[in-house]
Amino acid sequence: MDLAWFKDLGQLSKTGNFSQAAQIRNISQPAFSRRIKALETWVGTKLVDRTRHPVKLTPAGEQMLEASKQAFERIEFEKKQIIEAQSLPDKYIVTFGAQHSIGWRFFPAWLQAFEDVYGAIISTLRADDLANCIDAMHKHEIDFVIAYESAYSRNRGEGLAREAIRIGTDFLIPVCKPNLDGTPLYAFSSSKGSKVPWLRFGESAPITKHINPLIESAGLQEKLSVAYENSMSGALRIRAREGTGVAWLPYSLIAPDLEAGLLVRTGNEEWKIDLDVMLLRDKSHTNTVTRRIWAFLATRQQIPLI
Amino acid sequence: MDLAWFKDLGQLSKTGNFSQAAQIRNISQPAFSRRIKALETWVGTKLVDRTRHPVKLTPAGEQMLEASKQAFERIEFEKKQIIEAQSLPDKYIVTFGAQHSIGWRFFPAWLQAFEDVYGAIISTLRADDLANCIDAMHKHEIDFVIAYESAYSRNRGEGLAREAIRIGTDFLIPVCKPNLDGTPLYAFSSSKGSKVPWLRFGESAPITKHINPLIESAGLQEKLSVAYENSMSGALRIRAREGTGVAWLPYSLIAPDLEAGLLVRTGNEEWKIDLDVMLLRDKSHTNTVTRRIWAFLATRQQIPLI
DNA sequence: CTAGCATTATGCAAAAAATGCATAAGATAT
DNA sequence: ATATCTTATGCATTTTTTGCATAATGCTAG
Repeated sequence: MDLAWFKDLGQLSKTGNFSQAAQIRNISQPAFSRRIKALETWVGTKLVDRTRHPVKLTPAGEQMLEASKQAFERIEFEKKQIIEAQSLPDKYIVTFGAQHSIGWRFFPAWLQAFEDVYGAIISTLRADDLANCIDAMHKHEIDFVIAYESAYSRNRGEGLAREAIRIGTDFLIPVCKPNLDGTPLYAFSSSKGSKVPWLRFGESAPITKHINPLIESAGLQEKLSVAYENSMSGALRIRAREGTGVAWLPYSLIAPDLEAGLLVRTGNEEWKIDLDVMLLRDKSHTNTVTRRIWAFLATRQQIPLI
Repeated sequence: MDLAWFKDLGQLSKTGNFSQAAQIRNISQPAFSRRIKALETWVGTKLVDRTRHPVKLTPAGEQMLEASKQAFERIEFEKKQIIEAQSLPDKYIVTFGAQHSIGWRFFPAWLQAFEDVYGAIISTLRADDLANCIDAMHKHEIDFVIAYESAYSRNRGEGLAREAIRIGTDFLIPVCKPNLDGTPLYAFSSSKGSKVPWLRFGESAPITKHINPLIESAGLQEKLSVAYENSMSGALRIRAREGTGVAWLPYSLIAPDLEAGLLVRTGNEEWKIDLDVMLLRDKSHTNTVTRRIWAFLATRQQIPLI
């Protein structure tokens, strides 16, 4: 069965004349005749009354024509819907995955900045472990993962179809409560035997992977004693402000506290850990919307955050 | 466009394998590949995700397949009617009018069930807007109109010679994709600030008239954010199965998905919208055939659908 | 990471189908 | 009845589709 057959029938119904209908349909009259015949054979009945001029559709012909119009309308409608959905991708929900720490602070600000220059998108955020996020990405449950990277720990996939671009930077610095004169409550220089209390991220916290290498390479184990442990940066921040100890915290998180004098930087200038905020995607799972976003971000390198 | 293309697509969807599907369709694998490609070119989109084995239809592919099934069912139905009418000449042709959504889904099944108990009738279906259908009925162009009714929206005429009997029931329930443990992906209970993505019927869709009153009376606007909008229930169903959000869909449409665990009910038990499928007639326009049908249906109240 | 297996895509010649031309057959009107 | 218009048919040609062989690609197990 061929759509063309029904288009022919429709034209024939309009013109009432094989030759003219054939001309309009851009085929020869014999070919046109044969197509109508093919349709009649397929349906199993005469659809055209040729005994009269101009020829007229039989009741059966009228019914089939009507039905075919409805049927192909249905298909055409769906076709249009699909094409529209593709050209108006704004309806697609882009799913981001991120560790709690990023999702909590970086993501909202970044999304705001991104939408300001790119335009609004419909998005949701799934906050979870980094490992879970990446897993979900490879299961195609989420489109992008936002993760920290440092010189010590890269998230690049091992042969997996994973790509990354940097969408922001941050750094971890050791901070603590200031004395009244603004000097750090815990200055490493003054430590002979006594160790400095350390507010540490839990072993399970992803950020630990970035901090531990520094602690080891700088031999800081000798100078620190764990005073508190929590995997949420917010909790460490509160303890640091209270003066419980020293914590390596993301600058983006504590910038307000530094300005307000609630926290000060301590320790050595070199004990700073540069972090890149990376957007990861699974190359094998893209669509118009996510490709556009990716291309946009890849060409801009970085969007300044407010 | 060729019917064979869609049959191929349907087979491919079933087997998930080009070679096997080709074999079943009695054609070589290269030819099969090219036919699928031809269909994709015609629609203008990739319809099959070949990156995975077994291959799967893309959402667009699913949508097109669904539409094609409905469309060709319509044509086959008409074909059958015509052949039957030929063997029983001079019979009155009963004309039904229905909205597209009913015409595509409910009507064929209902007519089948009706004919099983009543005996074969010769009929045609005119699919159109509800308003147009009713208009046509009062113009005596069609004998019966089939329409949805809910507590929120009755089609009873205002002083017009219009009667109605219920010939079926259905209900709309909110559904979404299940988690691995079978719980709803989007459970309203867990939402404090975050809104649940809503797959909504377009404003123009007739079914919206039944859903909107519930949304308003239950204050659901606060809990829902529109994630996708389409006037075809099939499109919403696909999105729901993908996990894009929550949709209110007719039970008759999604019963198979619920059984297969592709969708689960979510939200409150009370957020269910009962629909009656009503047969309407114009009292001033009857004849022997239509009066008999009416009397038959009126005394039976309801014919169970398969 | 690679070899081996399975699946899909492509080049090309052969087969099938549709088309156009010329013309026959049929219908209409004067 | 015949001139004229319209549709159907035979046949060579063109276009399309198909199958075969094979290349490219994807998946899996060692």
